[in-house]
Amino acid sequence: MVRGRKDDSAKDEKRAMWYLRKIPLLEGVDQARLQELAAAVEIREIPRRQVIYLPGDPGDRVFFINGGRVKCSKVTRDGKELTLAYRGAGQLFGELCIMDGTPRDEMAEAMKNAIITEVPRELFQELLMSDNDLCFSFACIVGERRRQIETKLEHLVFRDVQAKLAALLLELGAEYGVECEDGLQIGLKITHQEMANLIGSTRETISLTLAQFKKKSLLDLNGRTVVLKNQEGLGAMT
Amino acid sequence: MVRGRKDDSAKDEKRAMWYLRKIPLLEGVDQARLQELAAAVEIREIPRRQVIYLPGDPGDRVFFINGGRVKCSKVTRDGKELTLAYRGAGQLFGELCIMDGTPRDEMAEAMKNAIITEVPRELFQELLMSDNDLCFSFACIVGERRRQIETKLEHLVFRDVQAKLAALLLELGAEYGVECEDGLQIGLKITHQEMANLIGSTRETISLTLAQFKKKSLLDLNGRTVVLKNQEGLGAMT
DNA sequence: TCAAAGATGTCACGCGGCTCACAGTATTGT
DNA sequence: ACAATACTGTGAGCCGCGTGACATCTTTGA
Repeated sequence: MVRGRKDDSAKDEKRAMWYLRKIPLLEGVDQARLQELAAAVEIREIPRRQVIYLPGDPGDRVFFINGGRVKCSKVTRDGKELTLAYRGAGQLFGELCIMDGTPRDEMAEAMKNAIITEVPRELFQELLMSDNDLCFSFACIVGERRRQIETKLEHLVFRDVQAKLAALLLELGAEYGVECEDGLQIGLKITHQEMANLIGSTRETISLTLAQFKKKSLLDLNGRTVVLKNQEGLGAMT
Repeated sequence: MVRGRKDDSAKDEKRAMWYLRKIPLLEGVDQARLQELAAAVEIREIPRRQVIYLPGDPGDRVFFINGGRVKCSKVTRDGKELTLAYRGAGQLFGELCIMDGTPRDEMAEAMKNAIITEVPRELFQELLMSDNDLCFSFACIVGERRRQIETKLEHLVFRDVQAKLAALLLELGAEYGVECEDGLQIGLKITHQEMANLIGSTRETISLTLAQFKKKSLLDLNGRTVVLKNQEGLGAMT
């Protein structure tokens, strides 16, 4: 038994090391420190749709994504959802607990099967305090995300649904788009409901607005995938 | 002439030192480094209502507030405004330029006569890179503000005007409130338009909603100041 | 393979709150 | 002290979009 556990943890540590090395943020970190980290982290595989944490859960760790995609969103009691961001491989999430370890105030959920590395908050904090470059990079990530949220806030308040959806489609195109003969195809399985959550609207309105866009030849709806045909036109609505 | 300028800059440096020492964030910073900073900063007095920077302005410095109050907000071409936050004495603003020095995407404006210390971006960045504790504190401030923005975003999307205004009043009460016989008086000169900008609504709707609150005895409007009479009641609307 | 669950299309209805408009009141600067 | 400027109160009208309600159509998993 003891042998077994030792072997496992040694193996896990090696695997953890492998994963941590692939996180851009941790690139410059000292090998010895990374080793320490690897010994303390937990690796988890999260199936699609599974919740990773909910509002109120303890903010006692930060997460790195080794594979898959994670959605961070605000949720209300009655099931309404506002998506803050998607996070992909190499990125981190749940990082705001670093400041004080207060409970989560958002939800994190796997969008597809995901592999994540959980780092205890205190350990990550120590790491930040011991590596000035890392700490600065961390601050930059937090700041960059804040800027994105501020932009989102502006859009939500000032723009109508058409403008918000057009902007979203262009964003998704830039992030997940693949060129094809008719234009830029959004290579991301995304439902109307998800789009609605991203721009603070409703499923029905998204259906309608997408149909309007199609009528104006701004895009095509081949079954369940969106192809942007006229990005200038969409940009003009923004 | 030269004597004059020398004297001035020596005096300014001393004044800058005096001001910088009063900034909580800089408390733990090494004296020598602070001295360096003091030599390079610029102190400015900004009259009420004057704009400090606009979207598109270079993001080449960060600002510390030594006195007065500064409003940071998103603005549109046609004059609509969404206030992100008020910043007071001892706080910093314009700090997101640290990451990359890209142009501002918000407006900063003095709400009352203000004294601010301007620190060149590069210098502040060097300071952060040379002081790990400071860098961590800085990250925490950026993160804390991000959390506030995320909460604001949630409110803007999910809540109606009544709920948002009630929440705002409680917030203002907590921040600027002074106890008086009838309840908690908001000790901050604020117009209906400003409230509207804070919660993404309009002046007219604020007038109306405040009147409704008054009718329900949730608050009193003594001329131009708001007194919260029933904070539980207001909290219940949130 | 087939039922159950999930996603989309569409439409009628209603309402919260924004717009516009104007009158009255308070502040401010000189 | 008194214009000039800024702020508040109120109401009518309108409209974007959320709500609710179904009828397909697609995907999924046992």
